[in-house]
Amino acid sequence: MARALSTTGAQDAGAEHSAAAQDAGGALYRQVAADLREAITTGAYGEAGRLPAEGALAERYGVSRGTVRQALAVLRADGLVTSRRGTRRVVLGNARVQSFSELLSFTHWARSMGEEPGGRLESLIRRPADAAEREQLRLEPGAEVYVTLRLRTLSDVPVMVERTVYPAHVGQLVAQLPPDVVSHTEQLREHGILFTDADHTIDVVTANAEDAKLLGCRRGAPLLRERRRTTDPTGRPVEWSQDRYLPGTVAFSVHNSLATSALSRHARADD
Amino acid sequence: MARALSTTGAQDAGAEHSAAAQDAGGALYRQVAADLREAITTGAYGEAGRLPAEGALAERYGVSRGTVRQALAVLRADGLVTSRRGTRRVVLGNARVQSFSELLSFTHWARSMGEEPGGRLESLIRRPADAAEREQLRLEPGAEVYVTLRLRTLSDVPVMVERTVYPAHVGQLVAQLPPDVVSHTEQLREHGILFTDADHTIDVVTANAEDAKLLGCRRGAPLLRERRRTTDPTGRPVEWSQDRYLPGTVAFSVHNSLATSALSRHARADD
DNA sequence: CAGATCAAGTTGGCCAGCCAACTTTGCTGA
DNA sequence: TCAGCAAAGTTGGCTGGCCAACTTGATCTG
Repeated sequence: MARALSTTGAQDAGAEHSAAAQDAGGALYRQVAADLREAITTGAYGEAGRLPAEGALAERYGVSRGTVRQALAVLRADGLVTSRRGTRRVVLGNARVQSFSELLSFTHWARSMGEEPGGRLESLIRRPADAAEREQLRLEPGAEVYVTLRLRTLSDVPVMVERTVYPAHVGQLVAQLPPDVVSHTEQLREHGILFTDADHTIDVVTANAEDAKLLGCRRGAPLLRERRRTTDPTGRPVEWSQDRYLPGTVAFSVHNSLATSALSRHARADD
Repeated sequence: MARALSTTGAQDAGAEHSAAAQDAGGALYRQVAADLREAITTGAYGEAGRLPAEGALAERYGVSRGTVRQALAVLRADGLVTSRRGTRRVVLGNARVQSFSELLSFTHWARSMGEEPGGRLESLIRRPADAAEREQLRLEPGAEVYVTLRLRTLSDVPVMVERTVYPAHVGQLVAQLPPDVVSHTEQLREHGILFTDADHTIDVVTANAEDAKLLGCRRGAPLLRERRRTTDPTGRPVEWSQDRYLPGTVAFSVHNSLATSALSRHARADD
């Protein structure tokens, strides 16, 4: 992000925070968003400080007001700033949140915390999909799926049991991976399988015999469960996964607002 | 949403679904979004069907392409459709999701499911805020808070224990409410306290003696915990709440994508 | 027949401008 | 002194236009 200006007075706080955000994305609005995010998280505008006006930012970055608004929409969606008519935007929090890849990939998440992720493939089988799996992965009757069971560790400590169902075209690739490969997600990306959208459901379940054995907990012990269905850019489901975490190892965090939201609370009818 | 047109061929699927979406919001793009959402959730475009082109929608609704794009951005954020350059948008799922108010207000959520929400105020005290509370609610040292403890029920069955901390200016209002009022949120809105942004963290905890007594479970039994900090339009915190649900009564659901996301997974350092 | 090429269709991105709605501030006048 | 009002500042919303990047399907070519 190239831009240089006066830097006089509190108004101009975020004037030189282009360090970490040089090539945050090809699109201008992403670069602006990254630069502003950097400024906000480093506290350049203060705890509940006010951002410069859209027009001022447009001039500073040498872009149109529309582009600035696009950038600010990103920050608003992430819960970094408020936004209401008539007054400047206000800094809400200094959250981090890279988020999408962190949520999708255990490996990516672990590394972003500086932990050492591990994974041991317990089993991988191929079999016809049952009704629920066909529903989730949008498969034809008789279609086959690949089912993996993996124990995930942080610094060699068991943390999570992962049961994933892949449709055939993805499962074929997974089956060819070495059993000790840490990140399936990254390997699949290399082979052209992209993850772009995911639906998550979070609740509590009790450990079954298999969970207990792998995680080293009692049978019946509570586990935090995350179920996830992931789709590629074309909208085709590529993964249906159920992760069970030992309590105390993770928490899920989400921001929502009247402006943008995609979170909801369900009754537990389904299973 | 007023618009009437040809209705010939599959292309024109969503041509007459203006029923539930007439006055979805003053803004045009919200009306368009509501109309399209209605069409999608009723299956007018099929399971993985393709939406009409932006230009076609613009003509159909009599608005500019920019407005249509704004509407589609809403649907994309909700995970209803994909969106990539070069090809029509594809229907992802037929999820419901009104979401924000449902997540914020137990009462609103319960009613949207057709259940009868109840609430019993167990205690309400006023005391100086501790360090954590000052941090969360951004209060000055020495500031006072109001703390409520409520047992929440669905059709008279205990479901959740809610512990909420309010800053003084909100707590004063809460303290004046009758102890049997069901929805604090709605009452506060009447008094001009608006909830617009919220940060949620979801994990598992074990029931303490108080939880066990109120919910009728064993001490040490697992509970699904949601912690929530809510702010008003100006960015001022108005509520910090900790809800503990009996397992099997709720699940939290979230959509995220490379395009828009606000969800992340944390290590459990804090408490 | 398979592969490469091309053209049309579609979304992403950016710009410039305009007005409405709302907030804040400062001034005016009782 | 205080209430009311006016003006300036700011974001929300919408339009119209332009080009680039990408996808898809048809066509051409070896």
